[in-house]
Amino acid sequence: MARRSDHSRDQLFELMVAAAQEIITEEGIEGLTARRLAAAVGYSPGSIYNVFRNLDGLIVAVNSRTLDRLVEAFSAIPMTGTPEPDLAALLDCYLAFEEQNPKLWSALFDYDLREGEDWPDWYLAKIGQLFAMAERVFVPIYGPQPTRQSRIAIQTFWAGLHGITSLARSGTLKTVASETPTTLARHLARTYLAGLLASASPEQ
Amino acid sequence: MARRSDHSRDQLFELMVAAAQEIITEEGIEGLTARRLAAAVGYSPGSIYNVFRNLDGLIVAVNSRTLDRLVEAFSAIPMTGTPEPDLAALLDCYLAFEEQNPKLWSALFDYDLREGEDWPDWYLAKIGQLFAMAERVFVPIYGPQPTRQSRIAIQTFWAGLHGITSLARSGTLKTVASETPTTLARHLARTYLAGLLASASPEQ
DNA sequence: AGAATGAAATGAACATCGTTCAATAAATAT
DNA sequence: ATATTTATTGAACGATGTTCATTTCATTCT
Repeated sequence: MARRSDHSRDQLFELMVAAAQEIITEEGIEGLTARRLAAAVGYSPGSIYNVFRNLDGLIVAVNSRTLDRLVEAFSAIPMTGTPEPDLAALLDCYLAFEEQNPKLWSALFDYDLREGEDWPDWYLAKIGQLFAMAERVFVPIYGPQPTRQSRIAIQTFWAGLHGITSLARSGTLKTVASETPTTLARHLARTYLAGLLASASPEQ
Repeated sequence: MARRSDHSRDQLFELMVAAAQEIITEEGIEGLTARRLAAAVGYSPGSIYNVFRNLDGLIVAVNSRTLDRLVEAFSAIPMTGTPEPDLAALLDCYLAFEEQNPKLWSALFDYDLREGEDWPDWYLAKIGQLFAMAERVFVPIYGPQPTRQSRIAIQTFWAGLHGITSLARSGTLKTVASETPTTLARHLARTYLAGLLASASPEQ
C-alpha cells in the first residue's frame, strides 16, 4: 500500500488544510489529531508528515487562511474620515468575525506553538497587514503616513480589544464582569479615542 | 509497598503544591507532568490522585497561591487619591509582578483547563478580590461605592492591560509592535484615564 | 516488453502523556 | 494475635505526536 498518486502534493496540502479547518471549526483545536485528520482525508498519519513538518505547520496554514479572511473583511469597511464611527465599524467587524468563527478564532489567538516552534515571518507579516488596515482609522488624527504615535495608538487599542475578548473566551471575564464583552469593547473604543483626541489637542 | 504515613494528607497537599510551584517556576507548566511531580515529592504518580482530582486541581492550587501573592502586592500600594499616579503605581506593580514571575503568570492567565473542567467559584472570587483592590484607583472619580461605571472602568482597563501583556508573551506583539509592552501599557493607562475624565467632566 | 529506478504512502513502533484500580503492606482496632 | 482499615503503589490502558524501514506503484530506461 503506497504510491497511490490520487492527489498531487498541492492537492494533498489543500485537502489536509480544508479537513483541518473543518475539524477545528466543529470541535476546536483539541479535536485536531494526526490520526483523526488522516482518517478525514483518507490517508495514513504518516502522510501528513510528507506535507507538513508537524501538526503546528498545519495549524499555521489554517490560521493563515483565517487571517486572510479577516483582512478581507477589514478592507471591505469604508472609512468616512471621522474616527469615532470608523473605529466603531472596525470594532463591529472584528467582534462579528470572532462570533461567527469562534473555534478558528481560538486557534488564531489562544493557541501557542509547541516548544521550539515559531510563527514564520510571512505569517507575522500577515498580522502586520491587519494592523495596516486598522491604522486607516487614525489618519484624520495623525495624517496619512504611519507615525510612531499612530502605530502605538492602533497597537494599544487592538491589544486592549484582544484582552477583553480573550478574557471573555477563557471565562475569566464572565464571573468578574457584569457587562458583555461587546459593551466593554465599545466603552474602550469611545473612551480611548476620547483620550487620544484630548492628548492630541492643541492645548497640551 | 504501601501505607507509609510519612506525611498527613495536608502535608502531602503542601508538599505537592510546593513542588508543582517550583517545577512551573523553572520549566513552565509544560514541565509539570504526573510522573515528574511524583519523582519530585518521592511518591508514586498514583498518589497525586489521592490528593487531587487531577492535574488541573493541582494547577488551580498553584494559581490560587499566585493570586494571593498578587492581591498582597496590590494591597501594599497606598492610594494618594489622585487617579493618575495611583493607576501608574498599580500598573507598575502589575508589570513588575509579571516580570518577576513569568512562568507562574503564564500558568495563571495562559492556561486553559482541560475540557469539562471549570475554575472553582472560590478561585474566581479571588480574582474578584484583585479587581476590588484595583477599583480603589477610581474612587476619586466615581466615589467610594463601586458603581456600574467604576466596575466597567476597571474591568476595561485591566482587560486592556491583559491584552498587551498576553500578546507580548505569545510573541505576536513583538513583531508587530515597535514599542515595549511597558510603553504601550503606560500609554494605555494615560490615554484611557484621560478619556474617562473627559467623559465624566461636567461638559457632556 | 521487461527490468531498473525513484518516489509516495504506509503503519507498526517509540516515547510520551493523564488517569485508573486491583493488589499490597503498614497502621490501627479488636 | 488477629482482623480491619486505609494509604500507597505501579502496572496497565488508551491516548498523543512523530519517525522511518518497508512496500508498492508510476515512471523511465534498455
